[in-house]
Amino acid sequence: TNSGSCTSSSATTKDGNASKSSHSSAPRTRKKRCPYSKFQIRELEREFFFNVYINKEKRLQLSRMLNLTDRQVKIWFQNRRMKEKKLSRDRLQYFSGNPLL
Amino acid sequence: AVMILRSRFLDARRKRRNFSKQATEVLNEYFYSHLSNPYPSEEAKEELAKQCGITVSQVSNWFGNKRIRYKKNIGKFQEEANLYAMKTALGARQ
DNA sequence: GCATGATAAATGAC
DNA sequence: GTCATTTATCATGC
Repeated sequence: TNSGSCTSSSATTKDGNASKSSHSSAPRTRKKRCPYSKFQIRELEREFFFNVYINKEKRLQLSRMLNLTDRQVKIWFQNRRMKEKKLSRDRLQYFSGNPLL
Repeated sequence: AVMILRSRFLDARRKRRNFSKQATEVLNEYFYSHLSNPYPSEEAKEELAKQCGITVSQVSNWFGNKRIRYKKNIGKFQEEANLYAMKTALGARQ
């Protein structure tokens, strides 16, 4: 349902030049948050189901398939693990003070 | 039975309900009395959550939203800021 | 129609 | 790696 804006290339303009020299500035514009497509989410979730921790090889493979950067996949898994932890906490709290009506 | 509870849990997470007037009052009092550093500690969050009858996560969400929205439009919150500044000033006088 | 709470990308401290 | 956070986006209330 989502396509066109964030998919494909995009990603950073930090490549190329740089490293050093060109002094100062470099206010490094924070990358704009772009929601992932349903397809991307499905594939990420599928892999997450098998391994909560993804290894480097699968990460590179996934990133190519989904047209995301290696870093984006890594970050996604980090955030996903945090989400899982929060879900566990919320579940516990929700069903705790609950006499299972 | 389990399925019902599970779906009810999922619904409860997605449905949004506004906090009570008193809860918002408490949160705003803390926010505007710590405007220079509106980052409550974990202990402070727990205390606020207790007072407001909400979870610690909800307190974190509220402060996250409040900080960014205040920063983005200070003018819009000026009246509110004055109100709570006045309130805490009066409270400290007694 | 915006206000508001929750969630999803992205960053940075540690 | 975790984890609090920033920021934009989503979903709902009214």
